[in-house]
Amino acid sequence: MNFYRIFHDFLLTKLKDLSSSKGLENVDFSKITVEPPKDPKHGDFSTNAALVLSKIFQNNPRHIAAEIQKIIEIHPSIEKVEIAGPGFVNATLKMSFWNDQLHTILKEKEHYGDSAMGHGQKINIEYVSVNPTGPMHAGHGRGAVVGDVLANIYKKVGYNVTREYYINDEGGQANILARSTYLRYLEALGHGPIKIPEGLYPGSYLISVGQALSVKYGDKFVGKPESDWLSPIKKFSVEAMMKLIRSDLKKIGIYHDIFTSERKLVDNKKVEKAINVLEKQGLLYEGVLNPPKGMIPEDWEPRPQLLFKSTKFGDDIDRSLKKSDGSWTYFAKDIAYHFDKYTRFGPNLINVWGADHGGYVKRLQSAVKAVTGGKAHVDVILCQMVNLLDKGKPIRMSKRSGIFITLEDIVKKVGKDVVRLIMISRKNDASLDFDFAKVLETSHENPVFYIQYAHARCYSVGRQAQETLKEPSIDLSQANGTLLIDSSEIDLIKKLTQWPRLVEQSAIHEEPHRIMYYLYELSSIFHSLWNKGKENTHFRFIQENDLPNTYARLLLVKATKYVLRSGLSVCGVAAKNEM
RNA sequence: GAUCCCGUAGCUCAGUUGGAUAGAGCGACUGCCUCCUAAGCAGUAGGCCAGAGGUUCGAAUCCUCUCGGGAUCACCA
Repeated sequence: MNFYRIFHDFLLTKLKDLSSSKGLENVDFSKITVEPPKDPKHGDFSTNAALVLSKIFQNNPRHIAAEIQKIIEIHPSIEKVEIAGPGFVNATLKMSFWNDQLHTILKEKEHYGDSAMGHGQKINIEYVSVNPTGPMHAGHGRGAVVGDVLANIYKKVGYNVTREYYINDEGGQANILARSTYLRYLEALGHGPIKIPEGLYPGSYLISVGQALSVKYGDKFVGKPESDWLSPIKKFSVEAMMKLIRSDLKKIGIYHDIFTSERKLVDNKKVEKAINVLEKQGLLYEGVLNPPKGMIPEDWEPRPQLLFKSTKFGDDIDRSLKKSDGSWTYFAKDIAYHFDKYTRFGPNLINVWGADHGGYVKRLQSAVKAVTGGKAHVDVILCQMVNLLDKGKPIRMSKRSGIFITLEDIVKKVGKDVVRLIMISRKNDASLDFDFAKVLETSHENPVFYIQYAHARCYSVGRQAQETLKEPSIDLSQANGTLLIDSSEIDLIKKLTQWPRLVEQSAIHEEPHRIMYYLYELSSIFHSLWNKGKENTHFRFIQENDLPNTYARLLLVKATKYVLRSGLSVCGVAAKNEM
């Protein structure tokens, strides 16, 4: 449990009692926080209660702070309480409290940091959703990992998470795929050599699909009009591509709960259903859009079309729902898809997209607002580009030159763990450099190595202790953590106990990168402590002639190991016992 | 022309939904292995938080504008 909540709840209970005893009801305590102070020297937690209440009561904050100080001092875990600055109340906790926390970690193991914050609410996270037209590349990989880690985080803080993939198997791109595969099919039957024209997919990964088609259908479709073969070949090709993508995903440890087909959505008339909901609200009309200022597309032609009044819900212009050929636009189908997700999962929807879809966010959010009567909100997490580098030099990729690095190539080269951790090593809205040379370095410049090394060292201490103490399994349940009095040990304890709060914050802000930074910092504190034992034997974890201290330190090391494991498992990265 | 994102040490980046003296790593310089993995650690130096206004007890953080970099811009997905 996030320990700040213990004191937050305690403070609020006391404040409510106090205010009702003075005949004050409905006082707004919602702005009161109990948080770590920015500078740890100021104490273990800090509350702004006096500053918040001084506004409400029009009273001197220092005066109120003195009252708060009295309240907090009552709590048995409190060492001391001080008033600072404009009216912050800072508290320091007793060593016995930290000892209890260490034993909590020991009991909860990798589950330390689990939380009930989500109250089992349903939440749907849609990520990857790559067009089934080819293998995944680095950028897709980033969205995939960010979505997956985010899902892990939500699960850890008590949400009922569904991981979903939306298959774009009905639309122009799927048709292009089918036409491309058709040519490979002809090629497989000896009608070659085939030149893939501009606009179709030239990738060699379609050759085997063409061969499979030739085996399945023989020459049935040779020389036949497109209307004969488009549908079956499209279905076959999409399935083949999805198999390819699933295999890519498997290689980085990603498994979705649900794959939703766009085609089925259309076949089941869900688009009409969703559009009707908008129609009934009078949000549709026939109109002509103006071309964007400053850049008029070459083939622009003003045409009357079915439009949705998305401007009413915050969008910049109204949006088209039907193409010139009368079929639904991607947007129309997407409205149906999100309406469908809402009916299946309720209001908590998250999409993880590439930043190149940024211009699409407003229209989707306005549509979701409209079609669910304002009940649902879709959070869109945009991931910026991934720049592939080698020793600092960009790797130029172009389909024409044939240099095209797939996600599979990357995983083959550096491994799943490296891919996963590096992909969350930046905020999603900043672009990310992925340098093959750097991510394989075995130095503290490489967070993957550095964090796993810390875990390996924890494991190594445990192994060493068993040998030295000649105890095959060491029972730490009676270990006395209050013996850990050195500042470097205490720093580590305090970092460990930050973990539950950090997971919650990562969920609230939807920022997986915080997990990685935390693990890096935790590792750094541990490495530092380790090295202290190198410089001064007094600080070594195992002291043969001082068992109580040894047990206390083993408790600390084991707790560190569990928190590292807990964090790495959220990231989907293996915790190594040896490097 | 419009929308969205970014701008923090020489370089790459953190900065806890507005808090106290802005932090890491790299690079540079100085140290630490007879000792649980030196694949590590300790220390020194380095800042007008792009700029200008505003909001308030208080701003790197929120608002407006300007400058610089990126992405996107009817019917594609």
